[in-house]
Amino acid sequence: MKKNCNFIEKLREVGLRPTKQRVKMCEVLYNRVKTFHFTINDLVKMLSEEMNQKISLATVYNTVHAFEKKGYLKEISIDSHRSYFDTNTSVHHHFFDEDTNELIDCDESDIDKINIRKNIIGKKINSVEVLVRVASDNQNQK
Amino acid sequence: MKKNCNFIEKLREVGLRPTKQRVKMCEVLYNRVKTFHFTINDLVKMLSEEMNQKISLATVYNTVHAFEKKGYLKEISIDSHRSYFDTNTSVHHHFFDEDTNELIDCDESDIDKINIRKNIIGKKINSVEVLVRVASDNQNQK
DNA sequence: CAACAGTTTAGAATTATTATAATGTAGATT
DNA sequence: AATCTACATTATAATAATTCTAAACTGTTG
Repeated sequence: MKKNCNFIEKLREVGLRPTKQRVKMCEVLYNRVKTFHFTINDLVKMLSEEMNQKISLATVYNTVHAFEKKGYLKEISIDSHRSYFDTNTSVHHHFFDEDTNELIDCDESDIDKINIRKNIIGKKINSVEVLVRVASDNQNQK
Repeated sequence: MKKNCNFIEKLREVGLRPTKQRVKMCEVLYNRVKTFHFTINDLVKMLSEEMNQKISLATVYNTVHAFEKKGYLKEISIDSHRSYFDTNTSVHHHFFDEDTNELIDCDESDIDKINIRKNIIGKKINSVEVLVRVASDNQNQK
């Protein structure tokens, strides 16, 4: 359970100071078996539950953005009201359950390789990501 | 140029009253050869330039959302800061140019059919959309 | 362990969006 | 065409989300 040394090193590696807030956030986000998705709101709740002292909202924003910039987190935007962060930072696809607002990772095998025929001159492709929106079968449409 | 009658009818068809603001918005959005993408901000600017009288911000929001709900517009969310509306409401794919913040529609032929292998029990697929992020070839990465 | 640079913090400021309540207007009714 | 009614528009206020600020604090370096 004391993998904090790893986090301290990891943070150093990307040039972020291992302050106690950042280490705590690493624990909350990465000390788990599976990667997962969260909103800023979710994270604030999780942190304030797990910590004895309170953490400032500004710090959560700053730290999440620092993590994102350094490639520790990836933003997945569903619509203007729903923006998630993903601890799985690889390029990968998602299902979005419109009933439960749940974002679900796809494995490599879930979606065949996407073949892009179009080529925009002078531009290179940075990423190709698919969002599959699903909803309950009975209560038709959204 | 006087296709307004069409707009009035179209609005009536989906149960929206053809008020002058709505008709004006239809003109600005749909009186063009190609479909296009815009933010609320873009639209407010376009409208205030094209109209003699000013239009309330609240009206723009209400009307855009009314159009979206009725299937006249489609929202495309790039990240938490960039949300576009698309006058092309069919399910289709996009390129996003990270240099210019420009959203570009894909034709059917640009991307091969996506094959989804995963099946979520009790859920049906509502849409499958691909976002291809591109950026300048020389100035590497973002 | 002193000094510095980067970090956290609370609260203020900013921005984007939505709600409110008064006024206006489209479309139906006469 | 005058009137009526329900829905729209408007300016403004309210709310929500995010960022800024400046002071206090804390890792890190030497």
